[in-house]
Amino acid sequence: MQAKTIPINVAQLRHACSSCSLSELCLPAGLDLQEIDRLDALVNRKRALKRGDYLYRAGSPLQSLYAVRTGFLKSCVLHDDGREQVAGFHMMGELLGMDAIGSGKHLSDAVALESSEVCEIPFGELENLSRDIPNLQQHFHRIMSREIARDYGVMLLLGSMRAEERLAAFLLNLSQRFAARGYSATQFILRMTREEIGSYLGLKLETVSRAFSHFQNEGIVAVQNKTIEIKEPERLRGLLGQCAGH
Amino acid sequence: MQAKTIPINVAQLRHACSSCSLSELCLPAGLDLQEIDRLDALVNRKRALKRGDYLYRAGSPLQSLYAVRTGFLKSCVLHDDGREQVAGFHMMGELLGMDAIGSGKHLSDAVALESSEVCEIPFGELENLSRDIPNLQQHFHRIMSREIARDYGVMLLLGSMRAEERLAAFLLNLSQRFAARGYSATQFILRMTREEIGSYLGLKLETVSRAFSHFQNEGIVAVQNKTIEIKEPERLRGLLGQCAGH
DNA sequence: CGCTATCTTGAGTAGCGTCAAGTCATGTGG
DNA sequence: CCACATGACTTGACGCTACTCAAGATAGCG
Repeated sequence: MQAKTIPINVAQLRHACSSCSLSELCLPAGLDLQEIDRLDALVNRKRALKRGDYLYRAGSPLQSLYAVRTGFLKSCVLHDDGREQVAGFHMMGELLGMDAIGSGKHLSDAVALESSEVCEIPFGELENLSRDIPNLQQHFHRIMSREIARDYGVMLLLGSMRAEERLAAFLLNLSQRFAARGYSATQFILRMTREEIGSYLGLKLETVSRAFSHFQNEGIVAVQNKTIEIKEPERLRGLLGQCAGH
Repeated sequence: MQAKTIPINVAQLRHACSSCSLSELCLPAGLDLQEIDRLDALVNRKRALKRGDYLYRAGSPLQSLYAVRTGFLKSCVLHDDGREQVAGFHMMGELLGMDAIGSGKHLSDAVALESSEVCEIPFGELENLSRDIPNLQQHFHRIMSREIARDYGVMLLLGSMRAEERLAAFLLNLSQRFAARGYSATQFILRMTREEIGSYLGLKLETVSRAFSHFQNEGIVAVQNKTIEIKEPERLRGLLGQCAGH
């Protein structure tokens, strides 16, 4: 952290991957110092986003992938008719934009849910570099594959879970991801609205709200607006895989 | 079904990618002849599967990716509690197993829905070769990305469509994939049961059956068991994005 | 301090799931 | 070739979950 009160400057936002606390979770995982330096050279700028800013929009051409440094984003898929669905929420260390590689155009919108900072990684150069650095290549493949695996989990959720089960799975997933980043697994702030949660879970916002209230009444979770405290993780976990008649 | 009664012989099943009619859709797309030969050398055997055979199971270690040569397969994700959900149906030219790269273990079962033939591509060697052949690397990335994009589409379907809309989207998707392979876009045979369709679409088999009957009564589709004829593709397309209150 | 977006809660309803009965297709053994 | 068994599909009646519509509470923001 730079001391002093120098006005915010893009150059200031420049941090090397090598000094980034997320390198374990992010693209550089498993690289040696020299390799990280070469990756660093690619990451040509860090973009700062305010709440509501678009990182990219559906239809725009793929230039770069983005790694979340700080903050929280959502990606939304759009129907022809205007309906939209949240396809994922993204927190620090996660990579965005991989859905665009196949067609060369983004298929989703990516929107900041709070002030966020992302590292921009030009995709073509990443491909080139990954040919030189097998560890990078392998890790990139693992990241893409994990996105596929995550999607399979969401399909399972949307296809076979009850409303409260979906919300329980959602909270446990967030909890786990916060814990992996060194934050509390039991207390956190939701950066998205009930409607966005509902969209992600295939539910209406009223249903999400009712499920929260129910968890609260049961003493499983303390909900105060966007602040969540998981009181009884075990009972929350117990909700998974029990409803939904077989 | 093999003619005569010659015992099945792996060598017999060997076909070069270069002579394969699927090379446009499959991994070799965009490679020159010399590059295809090098890819060919990787594909160490073609596996023949009967209906019901597992290509791989959830939990088994990733050895290879598989390209469907002929036939039809499904992949299923399994819940802890035994519930299972069909995550996708796979036809010729499509690549299976990419969900396993992240963890090194398959997260889904892959099962043949009819007699099928797949090409086995050892994943480690594919990674090595793709470092040497930029076209192969890029195409592999595109294939993985398209799987992510497909999954986003399924999420949209499961999260925001009504029952009949889901089935319409499903039929149109199949139609398009058959057409891309030179088959009829309007007449085809479903290789999966109503229950498997329902599992994929997040519906019960009765609901699928009722939706088929409704389409039939409307004259949109002629259904006879597993044989489907799309009579009025336009009306089927018209079903998308109109129900489901906003 | 008031405006607006967000959230909660209630009442009524529709759509899909559940249960159940019956039909049809496929395959097997006598 | 037929009788039978089995699995797959269709259809109906009923119930429950989550959606819809609506009113009111709360929080965030200028």
